[in-house]
Amino acid sequence: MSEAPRILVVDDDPKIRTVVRRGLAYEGYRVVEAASGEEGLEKAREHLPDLVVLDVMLPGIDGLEVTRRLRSSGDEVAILMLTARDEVKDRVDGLETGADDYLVKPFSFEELLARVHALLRRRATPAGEVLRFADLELDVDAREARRGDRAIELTTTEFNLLLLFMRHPRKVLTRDLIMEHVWAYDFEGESNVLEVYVRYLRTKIEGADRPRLIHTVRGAGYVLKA
Amino acid sequence: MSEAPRILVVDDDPKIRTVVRRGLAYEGYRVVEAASGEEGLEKAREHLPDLVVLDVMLPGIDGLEVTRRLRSSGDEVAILMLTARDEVKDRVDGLETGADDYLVKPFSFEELLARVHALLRRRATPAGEVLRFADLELDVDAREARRGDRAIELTTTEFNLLLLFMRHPRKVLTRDLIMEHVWAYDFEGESNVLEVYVRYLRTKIEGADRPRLIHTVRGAGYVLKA
DNA sequence: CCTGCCTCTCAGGCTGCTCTAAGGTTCGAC
DNA sequence: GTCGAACCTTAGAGCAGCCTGAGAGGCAGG
Repeated sequence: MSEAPRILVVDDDPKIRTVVRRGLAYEGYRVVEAASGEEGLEKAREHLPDLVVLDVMLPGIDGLEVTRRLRSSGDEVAILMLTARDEVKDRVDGLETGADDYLVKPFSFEELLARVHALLRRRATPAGEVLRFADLELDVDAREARRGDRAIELTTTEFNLLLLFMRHPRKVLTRDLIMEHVWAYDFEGESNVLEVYVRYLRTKIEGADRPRLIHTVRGAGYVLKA
Repeated sequence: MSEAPRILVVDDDPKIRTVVRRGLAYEGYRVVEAASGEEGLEKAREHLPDLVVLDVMLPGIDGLEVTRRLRSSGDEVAILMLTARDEVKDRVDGLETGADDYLVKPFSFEELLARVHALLRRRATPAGEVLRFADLELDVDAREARRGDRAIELTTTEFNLLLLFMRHPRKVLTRDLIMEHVWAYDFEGESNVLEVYVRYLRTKIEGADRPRLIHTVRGAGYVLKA
């Protein structure tokens, strides 16, 4: 992603949320908070974070269930699980359920930071990554797309936009979310730059004959699907 | 390479990593560590090491798979595999998968060092090594390029730059990465020396008629491709 | 000291990428 | 059907990023 990584912190303890948020924000990350499993899932959908710091013990939907639901919807976000001391079972369950790492409470902020760094580095761009969807490929190393056997050159912005779609196929991405991720805009003003770039991408990857891949969802956003 | 060789150490045992890192650093190598297969691939991509010291047994993606992925993406980095005692099968698999040498644990640091030296020497100037891409050849011994049947003389900097491109064809190399490898700059300041040398290379290897090989990727870097 | 070569700097030029703007088209509600 | 909102399309201005040519400085060999 073009900007600072986004981290979602899910914990029902406001004290922990505050400490973690402040610390991570100070390190330059963009942080979103949630106090419950439900809220966590919602915020994850809304912001597409790069990493989720997730407490196991939560009222309602617990951390394990959140992990399960994220994974079952195809989300490959990095997950760092927080478990209470000696809850070995949680730890094991967590990793089996799909968490990427765990941290035992109580922890120092430095410990958390070290793991966050490690996970983000690992997740960022797995080496030699080639993303595929239908007959469309995106070679991250070469910054080049391919459809069938036709190579397609992309500009930086086109590449970033397609990368976002390819990382979240079959998911409707709202305009706001896309703007935030690709353009890092917060802004209020109007601009149709997104529509323009969707068109650029479409003309490049959807040759005259090929079926449409980037579909418009009126009133919502766009979605990559067959 | 113009500077001290870069070595990537991939092992999940922190003790081994520390011993190997310290020892190799003391010998003047630049060392990068990784604790898992995923991290290893990521670091390899980020730093383009000259040699990888790679444990077979790793959580997640194991050493054999790491080797396979490196090789399949065209990476010709030297690979020294570490295998547990008597895991003869690993050894065989390792060499078949593309490793260049192996070392059985437990080993003394001197044994490791000897093999590292041997591999790097072999890599540095394998007798008559000639790199090829499209109709371009780079004779490492003679420090000379050829395109078609026309011989091309290169200065040291030109050679180092072209060598980097030839070792990583079809990969977009960022300006920062190139600067680090060819000029060993850390620096913040501006300089267009890279652009100047890309131009020198282009005028030498891309005669009037021949198609372009070193392509500019605006906002990203350069890439060697047909 | 002079000469030739290599490296790097500088300034100005140019390309093509990004974004805006304005008009056109489609969609869905009624 | 009618109308407004949402989205599409096209063209082009502006400018960051890259290219180019000239030359200064340094170093090695004669």
